[in-house]
Amino acid sequence: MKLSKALVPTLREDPRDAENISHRLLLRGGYIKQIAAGVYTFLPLGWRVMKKIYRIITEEMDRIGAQELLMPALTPADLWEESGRWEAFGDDMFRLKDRKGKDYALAPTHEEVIAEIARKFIHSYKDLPQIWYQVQTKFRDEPRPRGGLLRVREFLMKDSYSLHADWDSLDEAYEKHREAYIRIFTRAGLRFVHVKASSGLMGGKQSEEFMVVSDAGEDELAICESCGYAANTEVAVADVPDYAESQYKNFEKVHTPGLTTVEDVARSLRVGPEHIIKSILYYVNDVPYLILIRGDYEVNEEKLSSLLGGKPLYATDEEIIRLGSYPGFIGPHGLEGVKIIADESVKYVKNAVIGANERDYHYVGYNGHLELDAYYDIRKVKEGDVCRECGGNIRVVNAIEIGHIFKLGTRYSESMGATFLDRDGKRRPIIMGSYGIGLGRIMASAIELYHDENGIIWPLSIAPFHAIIVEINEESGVAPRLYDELWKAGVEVMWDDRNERPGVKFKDADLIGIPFKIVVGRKAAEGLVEVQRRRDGHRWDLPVEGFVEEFRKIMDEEMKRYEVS
RNA sequence: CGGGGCGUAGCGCAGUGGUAGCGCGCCUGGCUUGGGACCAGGAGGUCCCGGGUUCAAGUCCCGGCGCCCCGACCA
Repeated sequence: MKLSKALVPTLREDPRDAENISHRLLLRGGYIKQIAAGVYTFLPLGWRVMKKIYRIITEEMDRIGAQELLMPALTPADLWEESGRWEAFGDDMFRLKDRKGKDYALAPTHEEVIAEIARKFIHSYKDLPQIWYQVQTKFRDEPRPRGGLLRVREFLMKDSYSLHADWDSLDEAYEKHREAYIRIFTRAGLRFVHVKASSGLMGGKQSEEFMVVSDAGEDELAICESCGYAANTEVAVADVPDYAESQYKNFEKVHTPGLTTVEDVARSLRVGPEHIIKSILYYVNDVPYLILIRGDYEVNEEKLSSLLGGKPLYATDEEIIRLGSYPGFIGPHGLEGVKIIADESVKYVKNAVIGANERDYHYVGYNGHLELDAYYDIRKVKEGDVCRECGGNIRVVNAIEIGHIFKLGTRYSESMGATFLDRDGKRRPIIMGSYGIGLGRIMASAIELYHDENGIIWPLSIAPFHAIIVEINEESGVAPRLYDELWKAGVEVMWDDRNERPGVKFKDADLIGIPFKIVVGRKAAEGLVEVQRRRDGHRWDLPVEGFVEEFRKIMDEEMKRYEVS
């Protein structure tokens, strides 16, 4: 690629709408062009990176015996109605009608299509197991796209699906995927962790996420500093580190006019949030539950949902009043007609402050919660909690989800009738797993991880080009010669043949983040060119004679950083 | 969906009711060539859209659209 003729629209200034690093550098480097909110064109450099990522993924998926296929984005509503997700996806699904008025969706994921294929072609346990995968465009009408490629509405995803006759076989495919994902992200040069996760809307038994720790991430991870325990805070568990006892030794009612938040009450009564028991009214399956949790913790609705077997709905002010309490002043003492569910954290508070179920009043010195029969883990882990595995300190960090693996089970095969005949001639639902990787997120994560004030620093394995010839000395005629020879030797090289001053060329080369600069400069007349490594600025002076061989050695050595055995 | 911000040249931005501007980029010529040079000349505008007020609207008012950020939400 000769830069003088290439579509590489680098920008000198930061684009206004780009807040985070990857978004800014992708735009400035001429990698992407926004078309609408959460919808992007991959310009030539951007598409080269995506293809590098694609290739790594297909190589590793093929290695575990997965078969690549390609399913449509355009899918009929009937399929989604069969699984119940035509309703369940709600506004997240892009919907459209054909000329006859028939409903279609642009697929946000492909379990239904897979089940449709499976029920047509899988008949016997002899046909199982199967792993099918594709790299294909997904559509999700996200309520809020953000951060450039981090959350978009149209995106390339590798999704794979495994089909099994028994659970052991599913376990095997799940393990294979975990191994493949570790290899993929390692080869892409990412620093990542894999953590226990929640399966959310997908349903299912077990799931793990692959995460890149980054301030730009939207997910939260609880990580133990000592033993490496790591989990999404949606499912993370940890112990409460401290015991709290307030100065109010006697149980009495106090006037707290207008103080409806933990912070206000704490300040006014001169206690810490840990001395307050928050009471939150939820309805689950139309049954009211009063949730008790220590004031310095938050309720984890995912945990609550699995404990109570339904989606918890926050009570309205009217519902609270109907129970004889008052919003902002609800509490466990004297409240009738609700089931009390206490988080473990309330065990660690004595002489607590609680709502008095009466406008503008709280109780202090409450200890009734210590006599409950049971306590549950329904809180969100927070920084400073105690690791259950090893007693170490828990940290909470942001992270970008780049991959997710699920043991789905039979949810889709049952609802859609994807069955097989087992050895005994009995008809049984196919057991499924599903596994995803977001290619654009790998690209963005790499930039979030690897950049400096001058621009991107691509891992060699996913860089759009291996090297760029920075041609400063044109008379020597060295650049065109090296350009040809390098391509013949399998080096993907750009050639900055523009009539620009050296500073411009260096700045652009750094901005777009090419791993090696090959500088044809003042020493070219003496038969020397300089190689600069972007990652650390290391330099080599190499003779033009035999340059290609020497450079290949340097490059091959660099590529070893991204190999897995 | 709630809150906030922004829409003016390719990009970044200024603009006080009265002739539409600056920097960068772009084009031409000169000069320069190891980290975003310099000089001279030039091109480039639906001031997001619609309506209103006014002698006069980029500017004031009303309505809409788009984009970004925070939150809610989210395989």
